[in-house]
Formats: sequence, structure tokens, C-alpha cells
Amino acid sequence: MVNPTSPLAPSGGPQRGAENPRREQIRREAARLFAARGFLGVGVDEIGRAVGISGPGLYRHFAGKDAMLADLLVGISERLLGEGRRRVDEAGDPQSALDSLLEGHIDFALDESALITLHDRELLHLPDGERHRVRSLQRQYVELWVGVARDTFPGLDDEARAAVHAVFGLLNSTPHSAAGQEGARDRAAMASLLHRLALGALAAAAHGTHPERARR
Amino acid sequence: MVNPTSPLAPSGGPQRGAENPRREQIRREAARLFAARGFLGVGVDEIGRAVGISGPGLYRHFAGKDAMLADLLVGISERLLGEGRRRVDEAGDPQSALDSLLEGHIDFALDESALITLHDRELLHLPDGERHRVRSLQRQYVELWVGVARDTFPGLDDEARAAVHAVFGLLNSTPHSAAGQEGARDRAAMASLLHRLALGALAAAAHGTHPERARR
DNA sequence: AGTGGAGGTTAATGAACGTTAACTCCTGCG
DNA sequence: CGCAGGAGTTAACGTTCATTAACCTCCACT
Repeated sequence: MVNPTSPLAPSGGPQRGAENPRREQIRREAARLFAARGFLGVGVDEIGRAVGISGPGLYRHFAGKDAMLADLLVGISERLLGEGRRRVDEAGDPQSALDSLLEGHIDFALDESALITLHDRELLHLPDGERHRVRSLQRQYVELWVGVARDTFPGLDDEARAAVHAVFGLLNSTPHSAAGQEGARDRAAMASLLHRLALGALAAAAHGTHPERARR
Repeated sequence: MVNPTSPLAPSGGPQRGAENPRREQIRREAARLFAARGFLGVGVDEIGRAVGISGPGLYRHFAGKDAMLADLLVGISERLLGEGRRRVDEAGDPQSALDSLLEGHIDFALDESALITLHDRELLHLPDGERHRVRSLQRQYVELWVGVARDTFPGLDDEARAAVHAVFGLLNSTPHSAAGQEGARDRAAMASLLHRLALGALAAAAHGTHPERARR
């Protein structure tokens, strides 16, 4: 038997999901359920039912419920950081680096809102080792943004880190408004709006100690 | 015996917490624990221990664990909406109404970060009746902001609601950054930063369909 | 043909947890 | 004095739930 904690495919393989379709299916359904009712609010039987097998059958693919959550959160964090670094490397100047970071994060928030929800909601339910790993990845991602934001807006000072956190809160708000009431505004309009909101926030933070009626 | 679901003090009394010190103590500790480990992650014994009584003794003050969460979330929502309405009524023009709304929400986010965390994290664990009530209050609060935001920034269109949601995400990010790493930046600086970020975001959203290099 | 392992199944186990029962203690009051 | 009832206590109950055990069934490959 194979130890499910170390999947067969070489870790960090090329693209995620190509390794084992059943594992990927479990990931998808577990993410959806965890986002909807919380990690502790979902039973393994329910996850099993969602993928067409029942309860303990999941243990052929994951070492346990914790391991599913860990897999999801580590995956998110690695994808965000990897994509982010790639985008910054490929950008010519700080401004386009920031635009690209925004675009990437917005795409992620819009396309994988379940994962974004888990990202900062369920971190506390991870076992210690995995939690520190995810925290470390998140920290590196924040630092990547802080550097780009400082280069783009030299006015940003020690406030940069807090401003970046706030912008993440802004961008990650989509699950709250999209899952909400009105008929789904189309993706492109939402992406554009989020982009403008975030840039406006950072620009205003860099400006001075007070808004000084900067509106028109 | 008194039915704990309907507290002795007339509902909607003048100021919260004056009614029964033990009840208020339970509220405080429960909020702290729920924010730290999630509603389902905290047992009643643990809440009891935190207030110096043990486990089932809580049932003399609340009808159940659900009722504690409901009390907290309804309380938050009512305070936010009530304060918000008061501030809008007292303001002369839309711009100062928006400033006042921002100030109130920022104060709340900075001073009661545990409650802010619960506000959008644990709504799904409420029983149906209470959940609809909280949702209704939250919706009214959003509408209050949307109206003021539209008056202040006439450029805001049907995007106003999504923009307001995003600004809430921004303002409510403080638990993530404050509980985080660096030495607690002092309250005033953080409040000012959040104020500028939020105003900058809304102003940028009102501008046009694209940022057009609006930075300097 | 046969075998071994991957991927399922159901039943059992053991712990955690919310809630209730039954009982005690203290205090204010007629 | 007596007693009602608010505030706690511990013990018991019933359920839920993650995990393990034991067993089964294909299928790939020698």
C-alpha cells in the first residue's frame, strides 16, 4: 500500500491535478464544502458522498481530514506565490508589475472563490507543521507585494505592509459580494472594478497623512 | 426559573452590558474564543472555564451555545447599523457623512477586532431565524453606505454595492494585519491609514472604467 | 492461471461534545 | 423562621464524528 501522505507523483510536479483525477475531484468538492460550512462543519461522510464514494474510502487518497485541508491551503499559497513571482520577474517596471500582481490575484479571487475563502478562514485548523508552512508562504507573498508597492508608490512607508494586507482584504471580498444578492455582475466588470479600487487605495495611502479632500 | 432566551432587561435597553455583568463577561470571553478557534472549535466547558464557572453553568445565562453566537452577531449588527444611522443623520453633507461612517466603522474594527472577525466568519453557524435577522441588519447597513457613497461620488453606478463590500473587506482586514507580525502600529496611525485607503478606493472606483495611469 | 495491489465497502471503536437531570448553596424577603 | 429562586455543581445521556479493522473486487501483469 502506498502512504497517502506522500502522493505518487513527484512533489511539485508540472501542473496540478494531472496526477490523480480522484484526488483532484476530492480537492474540488472538499474546498466547496469547507467554504460553505466550515472545516469542522463538514463530515468526511459528506465529502465522500459528494465524490460518489462513501466516508472512509477517502482514506485511500488522503491521510485524514486534516491532510485534505493542508493540501488545499498549501496548494493555494504555493500557487499564489509562484504566479506572483513569475509575474514580477516578467514585468518591466514596477507599475506593470503591480498591475500584473493585481490581475493575477483578481483572477484567482474570481475563479476560485472557495479557495480564497478557505485561505484566511481555516488556517487555524491546520496541524502545527502545515500551518507554519502556509504562514511562511503567505508571508513571502505579502513581502513580494510590499516590495512592488513601495517601488510603485515611493510615498508608502512603513505603512506599506498594512496597506497591502488591507488591499488583500479588499480583493478577497468578492466571495461576500458575489455570492450575495444581485444577479452576478459579469466577470470583466468586477475585475476592472477591483483593479481600480485597489490602485486607488494604494495611491491614496501613499499620498500624505490626510486625504485633504482629494476627491472630485 | 427565567427563560434565558428572553433576558430580564427590556430588549433594546439603553446601553449594552449594564444588565447583567456575568452575561457580559460570557459575551466577552465567548467572542474572544470564537474568534481565536472558531465557533465549532470551542467547547462550552472551555467558555465556562474562561469565566470561572464550569460547563453547563452557562445554561443559566444563555439558552445554548447557538444563543451565545446569536447574541453576539445580532449585537454587532445592531450596533453597527444604529451608530451608522445616527452618524448619517447628524452629518451635514454627504462627504462628512461618509467620513463619519468610516470613522465609526474603523473604530469598531480596531477596538473590537474579535467581533469583526465573527461578523462574517460565523454567520453560517446561526440557526435559521437568527441568521436571517443578522443578514437583514447587515443588508440595511450596506444600503446605508451605498446611499452615502453614491451621494459623495456621483460617478459610482451599479458598482456602488460591490465597491462598498470591498471597502468593508478592506476595513475589516485589521485583525489579519494587527494580530500579525510587526509591533503594533499605534491606533491613530492605523485609523488614518484605513481612512485614506478606503476613500482612495471609492474615489478611484467612481472615476472611470479604467485607471489610465491615474497615479503620480 | 494466478497474484498483488489499488480502491472500495460496512462495522466497530473511542473520544468529544451539547444538553439535561438532579442536587446543593446562598441570599433576599415576607 | 422559612422558603423561593437564582446560580452553580457533578453525573449521565445521546449523538456525532474521525479513524481503524476486516473484508471484498476488480484489473494489470508475469
